Amino acid sequence: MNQTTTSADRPRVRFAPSPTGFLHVGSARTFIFNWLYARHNGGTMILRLDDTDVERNTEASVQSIFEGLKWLNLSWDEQYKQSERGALHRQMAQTIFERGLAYRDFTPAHTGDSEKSGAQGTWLSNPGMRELSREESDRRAAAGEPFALRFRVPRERGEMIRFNDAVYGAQAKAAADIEDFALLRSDGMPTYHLASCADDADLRISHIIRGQDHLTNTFKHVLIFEAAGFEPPQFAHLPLLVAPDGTKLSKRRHGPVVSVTTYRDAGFLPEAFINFLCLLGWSPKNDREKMSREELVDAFSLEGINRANAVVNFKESTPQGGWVPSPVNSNPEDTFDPKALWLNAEHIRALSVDDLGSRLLPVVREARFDVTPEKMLQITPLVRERIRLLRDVLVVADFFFVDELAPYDPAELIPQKGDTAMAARVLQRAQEVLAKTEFKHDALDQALRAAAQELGIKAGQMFQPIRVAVCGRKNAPPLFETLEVLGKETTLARIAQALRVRLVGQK
RNA sequence: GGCGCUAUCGUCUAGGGGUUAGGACGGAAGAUUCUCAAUCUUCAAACCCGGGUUCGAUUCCCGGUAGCGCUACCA
Repeated sequence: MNQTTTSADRPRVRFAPSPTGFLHVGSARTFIFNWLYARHNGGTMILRLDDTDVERNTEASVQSIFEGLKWLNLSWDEQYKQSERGALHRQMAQTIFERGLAYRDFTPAHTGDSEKSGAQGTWLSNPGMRELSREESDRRAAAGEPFALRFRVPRERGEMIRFNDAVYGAQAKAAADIEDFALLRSDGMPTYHLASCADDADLRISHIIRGQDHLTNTFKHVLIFEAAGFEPPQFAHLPLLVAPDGTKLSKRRHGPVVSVTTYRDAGFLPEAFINFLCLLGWSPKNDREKMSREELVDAFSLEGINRANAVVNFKESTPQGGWVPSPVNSNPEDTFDPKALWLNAEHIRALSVDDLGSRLLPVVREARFDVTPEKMLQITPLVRERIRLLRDVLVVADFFFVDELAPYDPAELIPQKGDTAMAARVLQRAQEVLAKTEFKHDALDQALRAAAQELGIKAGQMFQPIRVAVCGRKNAPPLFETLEVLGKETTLARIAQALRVRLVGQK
C-alpha cells in the first residue's frame, strides 16, 4: 500500500464536553483517546464546547476543563463553541423538517421527572402531534404557539437502524424501539442530539470517539445524519469508567477523586496520570504498562480498546456512601488507585534529577518552605526512590527544609540492642568526629564507621542515633548523603540539640 | 418495565476450540542493606451459571443471572 496520504485520509476527531461541571477523569480519558487517535494518525483534534444547555452551563466549568487539559499538557488544533453555531443547527432542523422527517409537537414541555419512563412502558410519541396535518401545524406555528420539533422515527416498516462500531462491532436496533426524540426545544434551542450531529457533520468529524453511555444514542444520531443527507462518521465507543461499587463516577457520591485537578494537586505527574487512564479500557496487548506519551501515541489503536467497564480502584469514602473530607494529616495516598500511584512512582523514577527537581521545587515552595533550586537539586536524588506523589517530598524530606525539627520521641534515638547511655555516647562521639570530618559521602562513611569500631558497636547502632537526631525519625534516606546535603553546621546543631534536650533526664 | 451493551485473579488486563490460562498493581514470604525506600526471587489469587455444537469448551451458539447504559423540550 503506497498510497499518498490525502487530507481525506486524515481523521478529524473531537472532544465535546458539556461545561456543566469540573473536568472529571472519564472525560479526561475520552479526550486522551481522541487525542491519541489524532496524533497517531496525523489527524486533527478538535475541542468543542457542547454548551446548548444554557441553564446548567457555567464559566467555572469551562475554566475547569481548560485547567485540567492544560495540566495534562494536551493540545488541540481547532476550537468551537456550540452556542455560537445555533444558525447551523436550526438550518439542519429546517432541512429535516422540510423533508417531512420531523414534525412539530405542540404538547407543553414535561416538567421534572416525567411519567414517560419507568414501569408505565415505553413512550414513543405524543399521540396526535405526529399525525397533525402540515396545514394545521403551520397554522398553529404561525399563531405563535410554542412547539418542540421531533424526529419522525420511521417506526412503521419494521426497519432496523444499523451502524458499525469500531469497538462494539455491528449494532442494530429496531426503529420501533426508538422514540420520537426532540430536535428543537420549544424555546428554539437545539437539543444535544441535533446540535451534536449538525456540528459533527459541519466540522467533517470522521471518527466519533466517546463514552459508551452514548452507544444507544447513536441510533438516533444515525437517523439524524441520514435525514440531513450526511454519511454518518465512524463511531467508536469507550467502556465507561466506574467506581469500585460499580456505579458511574460522580462527585456527589465519590468525592474529589473523580476530578482531574485532585490528581494534579496531590502530586501526580501529568504523563503518569495519562498513562494510568490509558490502561483503563485499552491495552497495547504486549504487557507494557509504563509508557511515555510518545510511546502511547505510537501504540494506540482502536482495536486495543475493550468493551467492559473499568473500575477506578480508589478507596471508597464512607460506608454510608457520602464523601467526608479527609483529616489534614491523613495519607492522601490511601484514596487513590494503587496502580495509579505505582505508575506515578515509576514515572518519577524515570525523570532526570534536573527534571524531577524542577517539578518538586514549586511543591515545596507552595508549602511555604524556603529552598533554593540548588538545594532542591541536591535533595532530589535522595527522595526520588522514596516518593510516589510529588507532595510526598514534604513528608519524606521535611527535615531538609525546616530550621527546627519538630519534637520527636527521644526513645527513637536509642539504637537496636542499646540504651540511652549508648545513644548519648554515640552522639557525643559523633559530635567530636564530625566536627573534624569533611562533609562528603566517603569521608563521612569512613569516619563514622571508624567511630563505631572505637566504641565497640555495630555500624547500624552508630548510625541510628545520628539519623534520628538529624532527621527527627528512624526512616530516612541514607545517612551520609543526608549529612552531606544538610551540612556540618546543621548536623552538629541538631546532634547537640538531641543531646541537650532529648537525652537529658532520660537515664 | 422496554431496548441496548458487558462478563478472565480483589483491581487493570493478555489470551483463545486442546495452554502449567500470561503480565501488572495490590497482598504474603525471602534476599540485599546503616534505617526507609528502590531492586531481585518466590508464593497465594481468575475464565458468572446452565444447556448445546464438538473427540474436546474458559474460548463458538442459545438461555439464565448479574452489572452498566439509554429510555427528558440534560448532555
